[in-house]
Amino acid sequence: MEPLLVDRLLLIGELFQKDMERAFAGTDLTTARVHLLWTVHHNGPSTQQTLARLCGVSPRNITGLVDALVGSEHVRRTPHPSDRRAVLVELTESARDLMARMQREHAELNESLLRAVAPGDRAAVARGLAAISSHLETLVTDAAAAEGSRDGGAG
Amino acid sequence: MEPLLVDRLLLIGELFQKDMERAFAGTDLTTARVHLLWTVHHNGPSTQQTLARLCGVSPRNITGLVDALVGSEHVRRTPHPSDRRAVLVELTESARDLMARMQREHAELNESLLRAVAPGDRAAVARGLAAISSHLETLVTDAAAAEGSRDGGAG
DNA sequence: TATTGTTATACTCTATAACTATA
DNA sequence: TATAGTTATAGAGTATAACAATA
Repeated sequence: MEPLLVDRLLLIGELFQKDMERAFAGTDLTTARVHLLWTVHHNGPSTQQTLARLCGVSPRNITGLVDALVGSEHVRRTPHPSDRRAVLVELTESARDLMARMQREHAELNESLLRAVAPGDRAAVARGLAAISSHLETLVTDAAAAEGSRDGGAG
Repeated sequence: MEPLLVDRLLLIGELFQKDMERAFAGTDLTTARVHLLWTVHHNGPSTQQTLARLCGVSPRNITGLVDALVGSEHVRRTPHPSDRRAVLVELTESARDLMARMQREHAELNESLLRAVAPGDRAAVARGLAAISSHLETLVTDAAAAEGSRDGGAG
């Protein structure tokens, strides 16, 4: 029997995760730390509060991740120019190189996956995944809102 | 600009993950524990060694997960009929109900995602995802093998 | 009074290594 | 000698709450 669509997608997610872990095994980097680096790479020097929002984790957690990345010389904390409470987290030169390389490999992976799909199916796959992710986003948002209203009051 | 295919897939993976966490927030269950329950649900009563292999984690880790699931009355440890060193981990009645419900919801989610895709695109999406997951599996396996040979010797 | 980041504390997932009981 | 599971130990990710410095 054909696997369900949803099982294919779950498997693909696991494979991405596994590949990421393998790629950084034996280094100071972990999935969470790379996620933070990637976020700084795409948003430029940011305060830890901003990074907490962008990464979807607590500010306290960002402190720990940044501590580790300072230790491994992937980021620096620099003073915020106008707010003495805050710091800006920025990539070091070597981390900038690393992120540039990662972005290149990311694009290559995309090409490689695209080539694996039959040419005649590519447009449909792109449309289908767009529809699926947008539908999923709605489902997750609605479920969260339903829980919120149950917690908050007028259920 | 259109997001890359690979970014769509990563987003979908994150949404699944987030939905899972939300669904079990406020209960004793976590992603790792549900994964174990799901594995027992699909493989029947199993030894911890078997579960370690199926879940891809260390036997020690299974001990901890099973401890927690015994505490929350989702599983029982029962003696292995022929090997006194081993135990069989089996679901309690309530966990069986829970897994049956999860399986139903899983199928419903699949239907719902399928309905989100234009009817004319569905076959192409199914083919495309099959191709992508199989291609990814090859990539991950090859990368792991390359690392293995680097570690092991005749690179 | 609100915000930024940190210290304090705690829980979960994960791993390896040493050990016990059994095979 | 090998295998199943546990104890011991450790590190990483995560969270909340209390606190300092600053806004």
